[in-house]
Amino acid sequence: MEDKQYTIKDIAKLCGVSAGTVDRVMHGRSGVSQKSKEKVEAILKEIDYKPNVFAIGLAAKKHYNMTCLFPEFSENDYWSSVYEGIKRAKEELSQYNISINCIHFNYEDIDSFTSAGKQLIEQKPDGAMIVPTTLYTTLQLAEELKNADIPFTIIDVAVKDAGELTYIGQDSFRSGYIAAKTLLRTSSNTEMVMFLSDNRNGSLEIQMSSRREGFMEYIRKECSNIVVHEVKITPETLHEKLDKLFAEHPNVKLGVSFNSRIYRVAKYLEEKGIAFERLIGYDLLPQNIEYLKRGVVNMLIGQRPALQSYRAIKALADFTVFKKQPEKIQYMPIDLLTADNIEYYIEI
Amino acid sequence: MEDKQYTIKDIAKLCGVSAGTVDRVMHGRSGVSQKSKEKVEAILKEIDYKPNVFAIGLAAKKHYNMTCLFPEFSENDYWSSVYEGIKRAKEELSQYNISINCIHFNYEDIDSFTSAGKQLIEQKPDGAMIVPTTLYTTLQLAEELKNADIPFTIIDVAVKDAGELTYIGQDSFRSGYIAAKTLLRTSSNTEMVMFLSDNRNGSLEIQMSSRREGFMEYIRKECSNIVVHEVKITPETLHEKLDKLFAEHPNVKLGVSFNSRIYRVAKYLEEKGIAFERLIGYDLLPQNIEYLKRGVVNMLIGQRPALQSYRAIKALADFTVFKKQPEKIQYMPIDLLTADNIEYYIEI
DNA sequence: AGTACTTTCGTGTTCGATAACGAATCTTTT
DNA sequence: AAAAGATTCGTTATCGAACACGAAAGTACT
Repeated sequence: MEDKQYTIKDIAKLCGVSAGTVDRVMHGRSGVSQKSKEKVEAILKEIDYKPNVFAIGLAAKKHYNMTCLFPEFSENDYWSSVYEGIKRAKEELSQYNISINCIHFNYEDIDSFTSAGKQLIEQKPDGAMIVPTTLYTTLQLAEELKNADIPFTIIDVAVKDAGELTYIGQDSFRSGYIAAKTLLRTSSNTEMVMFLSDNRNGSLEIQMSSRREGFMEYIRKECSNIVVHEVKITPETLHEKLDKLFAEHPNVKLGVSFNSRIYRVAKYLEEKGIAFERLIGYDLLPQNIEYLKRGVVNMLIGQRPALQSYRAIKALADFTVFKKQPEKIQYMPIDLLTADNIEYYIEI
Repeated sequence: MEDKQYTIKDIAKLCGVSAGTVDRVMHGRSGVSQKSKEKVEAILKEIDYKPNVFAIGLAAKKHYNMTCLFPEFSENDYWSSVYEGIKRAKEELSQYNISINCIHFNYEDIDSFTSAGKQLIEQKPDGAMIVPTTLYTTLQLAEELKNADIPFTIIDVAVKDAGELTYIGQDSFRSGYIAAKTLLRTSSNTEMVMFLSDNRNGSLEIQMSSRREGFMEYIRKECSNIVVHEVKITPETLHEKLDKLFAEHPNVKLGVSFNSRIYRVAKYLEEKGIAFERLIGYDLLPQNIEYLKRGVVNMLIGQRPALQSYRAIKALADFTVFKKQPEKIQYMPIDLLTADNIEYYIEI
């Protein structure tokens, strides 16, 4: 039961060597004979040795530094929530000699991501949290991080095999599937519209497309007869494109957006007096919540951005400071918010 | 900016005394002259001294022990979720020389709570997590804990002014209000039924009654014309009481239960072929979820039992080991689960 | 002034992991 | 076989807080 807390000296005694040698073995440092090494490793495997974190922390007079790479933000947008989580982690970790700083990039401009990435590498932090953009540039940065031996966590958008310490975010495919289910399950409509963002450089593509794939999967499986109109919009082209859409298809009453800017569509619909049967979007921006409460938007899918960044930094700290291996993937819940429960929603 | 991490020696130097004296002042130990004390206190106030947690942890060779007092449980009931949270905290905190053990009591039997409380006090733990029963007995135990100088957190049910370190749980009144809103808002029915538990000793009363108060508050404000039938049931009397209810009021189509055993009512309704317009209950027991998916229950209100106990123990550890003052109240979100989103719900 | 006693406070050791230092042992070279 | 060099590994100081120990300073009383 009471598995004794072994110290390094206990182990040394068990092995018939000194504490220094045990330490060398544990850290893979050189200067240990094969024989000693094997003996120590055998004992280490046998007992479940958990080093005293306090002693480690005290001995390592080191000051750790984590850097967060994520899009520049303004008040109340999605990325400001991410920043909230960072602030919380910062406060909590300052006592462990961990400081956190941020580098921002412009989500619309891949070059800014690349140069922000360079800046990140130059800082040589002890850990990094990054929000991906396109697959290629993200993998490129990931490669550089690995070369520089900087552990990193990815949040928000899953990137396959980037060598990250952990991914923290939603299962985008699944959330798209749920969006479709909620939108289409009990509706008799035969057409719907997908509001897509019209990015020149396609930087958001990974996440948006896997949400869309999940969405289409449901359609393929459950209601393959539905007609999907895709409209690519930017803030500038929104009016024109939607005017055209409703001129051509006046009966569309179902809509979904895979980005966080459903409020722009909602604004248009409200202004034009167009009532949708159902309209679903992502993320709990205050503007989105406003339209949800007013009934223009029917459902918002939340993905806990603040929790994501908080967890990401905690995972980095666990790994670098406390030598714990975090879970490879930490999926966030897929929160479904409606006018009913939005008031009582708390992101923890 | 870079506010230097002061050590006790830095402070000693600043004050012109030794580290020992500074330590004595900080811990309020005796043996310090008024003059020295004032000087040290002045400096301490001036700089924002945060002692090194690692050094504290290392120096304190103490082994901490927390005790959790909560109802005995069987597989898949509400309290088993509470236990899950405890297990998680246990794992996480074992490295800090914190061990956790549990004492259970029978929720139906107040005497067992009292004797479990005595046992708890005898153990003299460094912290305790308790689930209240009746107001009187809970306050009694709280008093004893205070006398024994054992910090404690209360979960699940708020108890006013018990002297707890922190309360972690839902705002029951509010959740009752939401239940009413969801049940009654868009319904044209004029009568409904409240399924109440028929406890001899009334041990659950605090929570259930504040949920009910919140529920009635909504009725008073928004639909005072509705007729509420109250039925007090136990597993034994359920059939008889409900038979009687539906004989007298065949048109009841709305129902709410404030405890976690809505599945018993659902089972009855399904067997009798009675279809409710809406049926709302509490807690995500597997049985409840089953009836939610089948459409017999329309909504379940989740209160994150595992997160509650996890947080409660973490708060105790923060306080006793890391000398941090936790928030006095930590409200849990009021999760609203329906057939739509139950599948994607994750309790974090 | 000297003894007895209390108050005040500095010093030294402890906690466990870490890594620099240098001693001891083993290997290679001339 | 001796010297030089390389490998292996034990010893020790360090990190910052805590607290016991006992030294120094202060007070009281004969």
